Amino acid sequence: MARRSDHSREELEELALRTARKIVESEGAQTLTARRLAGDIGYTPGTLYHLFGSMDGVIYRINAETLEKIKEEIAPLHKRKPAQDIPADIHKMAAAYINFAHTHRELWLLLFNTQSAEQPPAWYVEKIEESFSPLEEVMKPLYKKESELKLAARALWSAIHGICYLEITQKGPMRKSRQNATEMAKYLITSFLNGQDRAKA
Amino acid sequence: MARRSDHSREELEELALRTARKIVESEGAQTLTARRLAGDIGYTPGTLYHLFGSMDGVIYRINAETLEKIKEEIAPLHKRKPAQDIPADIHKMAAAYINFAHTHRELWLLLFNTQSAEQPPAWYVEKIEESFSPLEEVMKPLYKKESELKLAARALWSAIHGICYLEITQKGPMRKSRQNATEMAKYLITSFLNGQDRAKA
DNA sequence: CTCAATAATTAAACATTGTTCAATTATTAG
DNA sequence: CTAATAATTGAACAATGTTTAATTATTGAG
Repeated sequence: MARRSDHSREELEELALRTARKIVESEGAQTLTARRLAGDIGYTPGTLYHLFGSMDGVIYRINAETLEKIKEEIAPLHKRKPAQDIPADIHKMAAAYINFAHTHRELWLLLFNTQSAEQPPAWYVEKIEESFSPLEEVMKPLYKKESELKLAARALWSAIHGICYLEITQKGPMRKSRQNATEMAKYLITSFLNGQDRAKA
Repeated sequence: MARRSDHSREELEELALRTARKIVESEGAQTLTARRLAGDIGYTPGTLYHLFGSMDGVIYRINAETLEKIKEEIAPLHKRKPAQDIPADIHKMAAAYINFAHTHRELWLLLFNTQSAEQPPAWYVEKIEESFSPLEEVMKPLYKKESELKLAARALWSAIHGICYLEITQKGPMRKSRQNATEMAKYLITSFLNGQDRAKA
């Protein structure tokens, strides 16, 4: 029997999540099972249920970390100085997002390509909202009305995400290299921003 | 024992697929299991494996039908006469797509929100490609180069899909009514097309 | 018509899965 | 030291997709 004094509850949770992330990264989401994860940390499935309530609970925690990582990669691409090249920043963010999806393919798939029986907990929905904020921040100077900013930022980000998703899952009509998603995003963003300017002029 | 002479192989496949579709539509993808489907058509799981090879095989067949339906709803929205209002047609198509996703929610989720162990068969990949063709058709007059047409059409369609996907799965930052996805798509398309015109001028 | 060959269908079994829970073991408090 | 408490386990459940040998139905040849 694993001794409780080996780790505090927090340490044990961290150990479990770290190990779970490793399993997903190296062997894909399918291999993340209760018995496998429990075995890898030297405990039994019951302990995971004690800590996380369910396997979906584990997955939501991993996904929250992934959302955090994505945000961390994207947020710093916007230098706060005024008079910046906003389109350039947006292009950078989109490229970074697509790049993240490719370099952390399995984690990204766990985030967007799995279905859970449980409703997402409130703190998780919050995390999702936050992950969209960097783009909104960058685009802020382009809009007078808060409502239009929100609409524009979310539409654009969803669009970039859609391009990325269909490429990675192969559920869309693009079977070639990663060049395509980045290229498509670039094209979309350029046209979109052009159109925005024009509507304002 | 179900008697083979009750249906020809084709009839039996059709019966199975029709029943499977009904199960998904009314109770969601989770309830489409081998035993359930077999029971509903008066056979046993083994027969399904005889017909479709695997449960993924069944799902690919249903999804192919769904892709067909989507195409049928979208394709006729483009009247072939010249001097048409192309942007209007694109808006109609996007709205129809999002509407389909809502009115056939479960089938649409089966198509885009499930993960299969098997690689999609060639005929299925073909179906995916085809489903994108109507938009490409409409946008054709806007581009001289075939390559740019393909890039633009796929980027735009993926974008619309992304907006739709994040709304329906609630994996993006939109928790309100269906109005949002349609509204976002409208906004995106308008800006995108504006930007395209401008780049050409 | 008979009966062997063939094809479809079934029943039962397997290996996995997530999950629950009473029993067991370790830790803490008094 | 002992009683209360908390963590951990092991075993069990129900359900899943899938395989396969045995069974049943159909067909075709003599």
